[in-house]
Amino acid sequence: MTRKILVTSALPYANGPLHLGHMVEYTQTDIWVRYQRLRGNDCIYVCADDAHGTPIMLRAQSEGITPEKLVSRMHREHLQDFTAFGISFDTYHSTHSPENFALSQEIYRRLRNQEHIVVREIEQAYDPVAGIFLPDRFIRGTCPSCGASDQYGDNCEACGATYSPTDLLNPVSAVSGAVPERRPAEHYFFRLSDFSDFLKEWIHGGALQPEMANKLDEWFQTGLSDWDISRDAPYFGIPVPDAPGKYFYVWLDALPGYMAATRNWCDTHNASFDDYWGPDAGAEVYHFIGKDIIYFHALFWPAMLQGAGFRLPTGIFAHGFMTVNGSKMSKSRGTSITAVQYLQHLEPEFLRYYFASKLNSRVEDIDLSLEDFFQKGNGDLVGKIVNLAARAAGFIHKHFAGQLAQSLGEDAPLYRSLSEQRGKIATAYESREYGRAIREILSIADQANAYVDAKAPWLLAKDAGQRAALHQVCTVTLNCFRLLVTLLSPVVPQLAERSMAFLQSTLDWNALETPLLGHTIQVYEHLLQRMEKTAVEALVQIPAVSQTDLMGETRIPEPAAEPGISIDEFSRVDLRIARILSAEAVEGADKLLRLQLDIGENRPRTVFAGIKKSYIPEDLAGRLTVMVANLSPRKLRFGISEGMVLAASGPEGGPFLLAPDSGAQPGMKVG
RNA sequence: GGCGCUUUAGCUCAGUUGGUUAGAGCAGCGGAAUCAUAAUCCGCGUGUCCGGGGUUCGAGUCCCUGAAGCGCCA
Repeated sequence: MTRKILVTSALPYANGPLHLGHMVEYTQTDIWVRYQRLRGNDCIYVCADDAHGTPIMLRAQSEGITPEKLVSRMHREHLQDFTAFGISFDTYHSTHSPENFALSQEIYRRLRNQEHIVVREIEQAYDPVAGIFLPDRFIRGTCPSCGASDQYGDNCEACGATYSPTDLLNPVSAVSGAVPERRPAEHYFFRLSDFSDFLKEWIHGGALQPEMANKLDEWFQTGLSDWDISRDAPYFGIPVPDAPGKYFYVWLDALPGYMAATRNWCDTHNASFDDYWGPDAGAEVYHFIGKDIIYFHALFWPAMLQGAGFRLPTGIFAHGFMTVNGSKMSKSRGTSITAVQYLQHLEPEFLRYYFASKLNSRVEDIDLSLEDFFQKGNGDLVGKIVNLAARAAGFIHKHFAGQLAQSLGEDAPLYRSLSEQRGKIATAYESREYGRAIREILSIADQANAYVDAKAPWLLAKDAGQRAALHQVCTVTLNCFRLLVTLLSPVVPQLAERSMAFLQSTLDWNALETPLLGHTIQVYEHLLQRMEKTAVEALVQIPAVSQTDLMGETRIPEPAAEPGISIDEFSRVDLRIARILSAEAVEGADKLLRLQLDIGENRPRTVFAGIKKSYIPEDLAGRLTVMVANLSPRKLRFGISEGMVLAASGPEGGPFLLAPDSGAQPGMKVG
């Protein structure tokens, strides 16, 4: 009946410190893993640093060290953070490891032998000075939309626009400052479409949350494209076999990183790798991931495994993102809190408990509300649960030499009814409904506290004739505490350890069946100190000297807080009279028309407009209207939209296109 | 623009397959108690369940349609 289970969390990129957003996932996973172990299942938890790619290569260069040195330092730092937070990996490995070289190349060879790999020539931005091909984010320039300088090649952090690097004004390589050029290069592609039918069925086969399966359906509407899996030297990665100068794109080897970590564990623990990953493996395999990387895990990964003849994951569990006080994490607001910063101020138990209280099995974002966090940690954990031990322990030592009573007397049924509630708590943990588990546990704590109040042991203590009653009440109370801490041990492992030392007991789910009786416990010392308000406030203090941004880290645009706009701001919107040259329906879109607009330029603009329900495409040709001409181009599923036409709409209907009075000519400025 | 998720009390959130007067914690107000880390217990809830339609004897829950927020688009 013992289950054999392999669990993974997503591999953190070896390019920067862990922050609290990362910790949501590792906490969620770790709670599940610890719960499985508590129930006696054979559960291993493996993870690794994701160590390859251009950002790491360049960062190492800028630090004047080898990439190997950089990733080994990051590995050490990450592991330190994980350990401090009580993340109980059985192995924390690296994708830059012999196991992963072997496995990634083996998977590739098998896919190639099955003819799932093709080679094609593509054009890519190239830095002629540094001598490397450039990912979009390593091209900097002036935003074509708002004119902000020094923006990334794929999006502008000043105005939030997205575009392609070729639209950037005055583009330069972030690496050398050179003007990037387009160069052709041969790339290797994985033919994902070979697996369309298989994947279509698999994503609805129960391994995914229903909402994720629904979301993935959209990928099949336009058909799966081939996946570009190679990069050209110089690149810090794993060489593509039989292809000199070619390396695997970082994601290609990150996914096998799960297997490489497993292999590392198996090799050091005398276990069979095939029991976990072989085509007929008996173990269950679960991946915990963020919702943003579902595509890699639910499409590419199963296709790779299927094509290469390995087993498929039993389950893929996606979670949402973390916000702080209702907003995205932000460096300038001080809410981008690293794991290290948190640990400088507070114990990990509080954060683990808080995350648990808010996590469920669905793909929802969770908010770190600092006020709520403060209240739950101090109120629930310390005030209601730990305090139970403190309420009873004093009497046990003062009057009974630290020994519990021999029986729970007439309160035995109470203990039994409370301990029997662990069944539904088990169900909640198993199904990742941690918030529900916490609520149930808290309700036991409430009942236990109400019991103490009703029995008033402090009154019994004043009457020497009530010693037996006092002994019994305190014994029941401490057994409730043992029950609560055991139920909570997957969430707060350090508190659980300290509590067991205090009780001189062990963490054991089945032992809850029988209460601790006639048993000697340690003198009570505080098991968990209340949080100071100032420590919580210190979490979001903006550091006086902000850290240098890490290259690979996503920057977060700051929203403008101004309630109104100035005339200058308005005049930045370039409104033009446009003649609609043609309009046509867009396949696959209910509301969109593709318009070709003449605004006096040498070539027409393509604009997608959501006006299909009000207009017949043929009637629009020749009409004049108004468009926003300097809106940054936006990449849609159907093509690039190079502007926006103005139309009115409201509850009464619409949209209604704006049209100029007669006399206006295409290209005239509006404003 | 498409798709996914979210929207319930001042705040953070529960509300299982549609079924009585929609709940909890915190905050707030009143009281009790003093074992405990100012922790605990009891009492106090008039909410356009985001809006608009619809299905139904009955809708927070199902359907349609909007809005806002977040995210993804290889």
